Amino acid sequence: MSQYQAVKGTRDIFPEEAAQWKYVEGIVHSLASLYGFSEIRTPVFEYTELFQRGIGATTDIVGKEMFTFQPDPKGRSLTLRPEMTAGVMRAAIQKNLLSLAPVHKLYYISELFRKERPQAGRQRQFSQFGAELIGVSSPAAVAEVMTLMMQVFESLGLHGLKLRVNTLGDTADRLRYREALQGYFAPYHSVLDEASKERLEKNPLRILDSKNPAVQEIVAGAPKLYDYLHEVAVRDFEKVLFYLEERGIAYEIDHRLVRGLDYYCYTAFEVTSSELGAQDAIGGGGRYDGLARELGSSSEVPASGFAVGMERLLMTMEKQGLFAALNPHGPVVYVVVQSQELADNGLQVAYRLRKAGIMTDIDLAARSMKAQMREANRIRASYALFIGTTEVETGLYSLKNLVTSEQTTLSLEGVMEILREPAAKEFYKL
RNA sequence: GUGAUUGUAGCUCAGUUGGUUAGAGCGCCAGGUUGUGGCCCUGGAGGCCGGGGGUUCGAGUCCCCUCAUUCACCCCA
Repeated sequence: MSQYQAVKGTRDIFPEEAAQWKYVEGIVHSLASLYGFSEIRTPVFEYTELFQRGIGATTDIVGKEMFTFQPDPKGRSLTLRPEMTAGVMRAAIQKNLLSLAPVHKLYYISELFRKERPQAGRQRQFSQFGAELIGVSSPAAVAEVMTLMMQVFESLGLHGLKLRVNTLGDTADRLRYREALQGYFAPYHSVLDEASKERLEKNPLRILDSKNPAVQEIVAGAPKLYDYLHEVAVRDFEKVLFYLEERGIAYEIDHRLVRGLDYYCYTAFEVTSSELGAQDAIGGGGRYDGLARELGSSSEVPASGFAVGMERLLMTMEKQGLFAALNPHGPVVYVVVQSQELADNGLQVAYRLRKAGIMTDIDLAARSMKAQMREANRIRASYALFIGTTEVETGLYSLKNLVTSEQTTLSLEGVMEILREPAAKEFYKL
């Protein structure tokens, strides 16, 4: 038991797992650009007000999950970003991106921080990849970000994911619905749990996805948001569904789907994985036309986007055995010295091989020859190159193929020629 | 923030109603093979039994506190 442990809710990613991350990130980068999105990187912390305004002061994220600190007694309060959208929108407004072009398509893979109690699929530092389509607001735009997200899942080989969609209408729709909801729940006030009562006042829509069975029973008879939508919102939603169907993307309409961040309007969606346990949301998003205004933009900046939890994505992939084919490859050749007197000769040879572009490794711990061979085996080197007194004297080296156990003697130039051959490199990708 | 769970070797875990020098498998190191890996055999290193206090002749084992872990609530990706 070491004295220092990783901070609660954080963890280390070691090489084997890092390879999985690199693989997934690679797919994200290539599909995002396939869809015309460019990468954006924003600061890890922002002024606290940004999140209070952007996400909503009554949300749990802002109310009790932020890592907030004061840089100095006079400084403004700062917060480690708990999500990306507010920061990306802030950057877009600050740079006045929309004056350069009417539409901007941005994506990111970033670390986020939320002060929650850790559990399966939930850490205090976690990462998301996501995309934001800024400048247009249309069913086609929402459908585009949804399609990108679903194609990432598909390309990674994920199966059994469930996409649920809903529409939240516009602000006026929600205001009318909100009143109707409060009216409906008023008689049940004494039956509701504390959390639900609080929601009813601050953010009545959230009561819809309460997990409390007693509350759900009452919710079943509640008025439907869908019935309070104006016609434009209904049309909008139907068009989004049309695009999904046209692209063969399976979905489920869930009128009780309410997202936890205040800035969503019209289409909202969420993807869940049955492999994940309690924290089963792997991704989600929607349209957020009102966010820019909330952040002080002088003009309307309609937008939509999504975010996917990287850890949850990786977890699901692991459960579905999607990393089985991912074979981290070792060096092509491992240089083995007969005795430590020849260590420097070995290092020189290794250097020359590396300069020649051949993946090479060598023991640095003055270990026995047997240990060196074991190491070569452990890291899956395909060849071992022996350096002994004979080799140093004659300049001819013994190269052993560790798979076939064949061994040949040749000059260093000859060795390089063999190791540079595609066949030698290909071996690793098996 | 609330509830439950688990802390014993680098890792995964045994450890009986409290009883003397705390074990296994894997991994690591060395030897068997004085210039050759994987398999096998032999040996070795490695433990404040999470930390503190208490009960007892005696605590890894019982009690209290504390720290950490994990899962769930909550919330969300």
